[in-house]
Amino acid sequence: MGKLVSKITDSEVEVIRVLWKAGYELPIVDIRKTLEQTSKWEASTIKTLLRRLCEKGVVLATKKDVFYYKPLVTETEYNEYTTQNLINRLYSGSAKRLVASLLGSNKLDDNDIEELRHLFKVGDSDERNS
Amino acid sequence: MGKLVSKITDSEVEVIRVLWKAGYELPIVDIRKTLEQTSKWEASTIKTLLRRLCEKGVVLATKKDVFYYKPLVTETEYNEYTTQNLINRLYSGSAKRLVASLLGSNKLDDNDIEELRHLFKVGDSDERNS
DNA sequence: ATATAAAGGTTACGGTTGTAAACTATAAAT
DNA sequence: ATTTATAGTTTACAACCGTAACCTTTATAT
Repeated sequence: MGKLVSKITDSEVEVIRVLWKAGYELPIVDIRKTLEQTSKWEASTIKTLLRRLCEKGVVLATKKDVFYYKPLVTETEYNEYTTQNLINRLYSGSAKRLVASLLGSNKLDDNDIEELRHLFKVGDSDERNS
Repeated sequence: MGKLVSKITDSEVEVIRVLWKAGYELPIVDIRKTLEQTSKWEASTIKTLLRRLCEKGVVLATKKDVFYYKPLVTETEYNEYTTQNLINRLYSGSAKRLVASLLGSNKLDDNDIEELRHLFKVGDSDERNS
């Protein structure tokens, strides 16, 4: 994946997101139906975006009577890649700094913090010493 | 700020970053000297990027013998805005989810977690009860 | 005085992105 | 049979981005 993921544009993400949500490959008609509830795109626009996603190697079109489209990158992969990218660009590659910044700007309220504290314990190999 | 911040492109950020680091307004010669150590841009490229930053309203050029360039958006504002943007797009607007995801993908090691735990206590109005 | 360099302004140019029309082939509906 | 709708393919086109040249004016060095 690597570089490729980063090149998915905003419009393209909206399209591949439909595929991610579905969880299985979809024909264009389903993609259209889903998108027409959240966007005002013409059918041709959706077709263009799907084509570009395929060209970028992040979606695969398989012909069976009609084409079925399947993502080759998972939503998690995309999210983690994009997030890491932000961390590198804005926080010198340090996820810790990002979290510290979220605290500093009050993006995490007391409830969030309480819940995260628990999460911090769960994954911590050192938990029995605390 | 708002929308404007989001429109700063990658190349433009490299330029405004010089201004942020300096902490005071700079003439183009200083910007050039700084950038020529980290980029291979021609002087004209830097001029174009500065012009676009001014057009976007995030940098102000003040004439005094020669132009001095000053950022109208702070680095922190830019970082927070960009981060919030990512949180909205990928984590349904929940900073907590972002942090949880960082934990899940092991972007935070034991040391990070230990330090963050302390930070979590400091800002917590509930600290005396723990 | 003259060449050199830099500042400021204008223009350029290929690539990407957002958005879509146009055309062709085919299937479905009347 | 003819209209209608959809899939698939090709082409378009303006805005934006990365990168830069070119031109004019002015200051500096020789």
